Amino acid sequence: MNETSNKGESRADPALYRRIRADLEEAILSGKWPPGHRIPFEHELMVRYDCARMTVNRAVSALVDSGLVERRRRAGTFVAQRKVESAVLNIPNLADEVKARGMRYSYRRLSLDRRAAGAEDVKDYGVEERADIIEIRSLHFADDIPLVCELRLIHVAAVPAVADLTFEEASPGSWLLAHVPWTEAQHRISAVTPDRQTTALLEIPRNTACLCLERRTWRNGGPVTFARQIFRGDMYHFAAHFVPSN
Amino acid sequence: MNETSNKGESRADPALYRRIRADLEEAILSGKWPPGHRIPFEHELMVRYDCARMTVNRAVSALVDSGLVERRRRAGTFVAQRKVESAVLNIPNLADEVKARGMRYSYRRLSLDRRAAGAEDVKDYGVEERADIIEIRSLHFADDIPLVCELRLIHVAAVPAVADLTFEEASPGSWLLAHVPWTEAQHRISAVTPDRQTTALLEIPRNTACLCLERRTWRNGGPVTFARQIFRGDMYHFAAHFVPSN
DNA sequence: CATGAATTTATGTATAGACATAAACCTGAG
DNA sequence: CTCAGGTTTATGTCTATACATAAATTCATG
Repeated sequence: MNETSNKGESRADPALYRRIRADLEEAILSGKWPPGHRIPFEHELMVRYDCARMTVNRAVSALVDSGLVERRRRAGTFVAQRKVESAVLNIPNLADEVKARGMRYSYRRLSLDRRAAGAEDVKDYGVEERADIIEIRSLHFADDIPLVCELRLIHVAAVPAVADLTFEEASPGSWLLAHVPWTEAQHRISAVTPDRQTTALLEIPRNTACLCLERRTWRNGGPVTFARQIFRGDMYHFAAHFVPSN
Repeated sequence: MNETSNKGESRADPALYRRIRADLEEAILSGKWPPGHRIPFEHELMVRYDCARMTVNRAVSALVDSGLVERRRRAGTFVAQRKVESAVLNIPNLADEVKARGMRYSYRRLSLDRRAAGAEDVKDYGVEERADIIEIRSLHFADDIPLVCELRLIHVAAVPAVADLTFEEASPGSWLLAHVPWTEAQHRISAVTPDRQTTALLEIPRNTACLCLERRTWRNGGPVTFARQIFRGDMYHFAAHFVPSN
């Protein structure tokens, strides 16, 4: 009756539940089954694929987890409405990013300060009042062209080891990535016209629009670090790729 | 031996496999089990939760799907290494976004053109040479303040129904979202200084840095639409949230 | 005819058992 | 010591069965 039948075959190469899932996914993403459409009952899929309900259920449950379908008891399973579009954005590890483009990466620390967080830090960067913090300003280069100007705050309490580091060779970002896991992160991307000092550092004309990436990370509820990176406007963009569901 | 035991209880309120999954997730995200750590064997979890292997397997399989752990036969299940930081970015559905902030959303179509794609369209927007396209320019408002200036190209071949629409009431974005599923999308976020015409439409000073979101979508390999949205710089940013895995 | 109770049905969860398979481990021949 | 080949083990998949539960439908009753 249909080409997807598994009847009589010894056993499919890929796991059957994967094939069922893929078939359903295909029908949905191709538009054959639009949002709101009721997909076949588990009972019907059992017959079509000649397998047990648990196998069908596993396939459909995976689609539920990925947000492609919704199920209502006694009513059936329905293709989910498209939600707000979601995309996966890769927040760059600068050194890798630059090298991947065949350029030479380098880094220069401008300053390092250890102090207690003041009211301004709380307001501007969301750190905690009076927290013991280290502030690092630095530049990242691609082929010796300044690409990113970075301000970094690190909570010493969250990462005691930073107290002994000068960050003259390794950037705070790469050191933290290798040494401090985070469990939560928030990113904010905006467009800014950098101040005079920043335009000078990046060697760009004043009034050049630049991307600004602010990142806060937490570990087990406690703040770890704040970073503000200003990307040289004419050399950078962020790219995001599709997410079919959710 | 531990507080998570399910022994002797009539039946847990939330599904047991969800609780197992949540427990494992907690241990991983809290840092208790760092990347590379071997989590308990299914056999051990069966004992701990006093359940069948299928139940444990279902929980762990879900973690595999989400990328939090990796499994190796005969060796066990291991917490996955953190990859390059990935974040989930919500590409806004403008109307919803504006309403969610308690503002009134409105929309105005500026122009609509149907023509064959020229060399310039190919270069600037990546559409196909000589393709039959519709070009729409429009503005989106929040409380009557112009928020976004949009340029939209639609391949008529991919969406024949657009030939009959004027887009005077509904924006191309919302109409497409409701009527045309896409299977692939690419987003590009950059910072721009808009041209004179755009600054006039958005009622902002010249030299204001603005976010520019360019989006291309495909359906089964064929291009569907291109959009370039310029966001009023002082009123908008993109926010992205953490992804523990991937 | 309205309304609440009983019934039906599709999904939700769990189980014990079975066999497959990749990879780690062990062992014996050379 | 090395390497081929056998063994063990943890995961990978599937099944048949069971009972729970939410919600749509039907039905009885005032």
